[in-house]
Amino acid sequence: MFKVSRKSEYALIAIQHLARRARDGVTSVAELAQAENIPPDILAKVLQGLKRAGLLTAAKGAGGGYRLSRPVKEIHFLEVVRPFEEQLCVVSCQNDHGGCERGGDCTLRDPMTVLNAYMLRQFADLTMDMFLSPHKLLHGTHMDVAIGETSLGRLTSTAHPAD
Amino acid sequence: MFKVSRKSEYALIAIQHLARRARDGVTSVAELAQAENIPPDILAKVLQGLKRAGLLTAAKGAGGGYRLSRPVKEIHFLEVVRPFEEQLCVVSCQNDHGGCERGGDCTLRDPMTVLNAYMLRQFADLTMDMFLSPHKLLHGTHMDVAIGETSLGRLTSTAHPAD
DNA sequence: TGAACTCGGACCAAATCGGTCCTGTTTCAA
DNA sequence: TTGAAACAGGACCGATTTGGTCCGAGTTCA
Ligand code: SF4
Ligand code: SF4
Repeated sequence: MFKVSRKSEYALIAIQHLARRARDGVTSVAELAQAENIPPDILAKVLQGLKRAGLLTAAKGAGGGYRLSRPVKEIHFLEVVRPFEEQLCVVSCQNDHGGCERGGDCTLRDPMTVLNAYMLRQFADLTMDMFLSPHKLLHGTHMDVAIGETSLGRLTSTAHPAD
Repeated sequence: MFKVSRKSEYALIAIQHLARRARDGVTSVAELAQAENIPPDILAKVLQGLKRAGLLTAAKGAGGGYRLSRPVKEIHFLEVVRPFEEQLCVVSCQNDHGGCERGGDCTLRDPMTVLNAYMLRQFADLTMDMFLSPHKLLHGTHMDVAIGETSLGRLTSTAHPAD
């Protein structure tokens, strides 16, 4: 239920790649596609999308290519993914355009609204530098405790690292 | 990217409905379909799936129908949804069967594994009684702090409520 | 017996998705 | 000046998934 689209994966990989090569130059689509083993045509679309989102800067002409327009630490996960995920919501009715035919009498709507807000908040804090080293992803956020413990309820009493 | 399927929504609604009518009797598909305005045929499939998952008990024959086989507080969100979501993972490679062609050299795999584990943990604690009153969903779990604060990073230093 | 149920496979149309192709347009460099 | 290199983006296509329908078979109670 929460699988990201293939384009989103390509986008994340591309950001990773460009972040690692923090050289002053730019990287072309063909170059990046070959290095990461991604179909060039579709990667072109993905990079276009990222550029439109303001994450990349394009240099046309010979010797051109793409470049991160921001330090990787300031690029958020949701920004990278959003251009390729038409709806970032748990249920259709959360989306702006239209929604669902069953309007107010849906008993699922309110709980789902809460869930939706919760999930977006979880992802809002993720920055792409965490994806360069899973270590950061684990310990740079609250995820360490979330994964390590059986329940977040214990988090409140985690202050003491007794045995 | 994390929208649940329509069948899952029907399943959640059905559980809600059956939980509210905690009468000793059973509810037939037709009855439930009409009450909740769901296509009867597809609702039948959904209830079958829930029964196979052990959440419902079926009574065949005239006057038959479905009944919750457990108190609603002991039914978890993931249990309800799982029969209708083929993959509960962020990326294909997390799934058991097959996965992705790009094996170990994918720089996205490790971070995604962490994300996946994190998300599953978040949902693991949700029980269906929370869906009956959004109030519970907000305050019965850690979601209150998650939604209320600007970042969960503050959670670790929340022990002292000093301004 | 027969009506009211559950059970479950077969089937279908629409939407989505991943991917390809093909035609501009811009820019730099020989 | 010329042309190759690169981005820009629309059109298209096949495979998969999804939501939904239909129908026949078993089961139980009145
Ligand atoms: S109104 Fe109810 S059925 Fe419709 S999309 Fe929202 S939660 Fe789902
Ligand atoms: S291996 Fe990489 S590209 Fe393949 S599904 Fe996993 S994260 Fe995505």
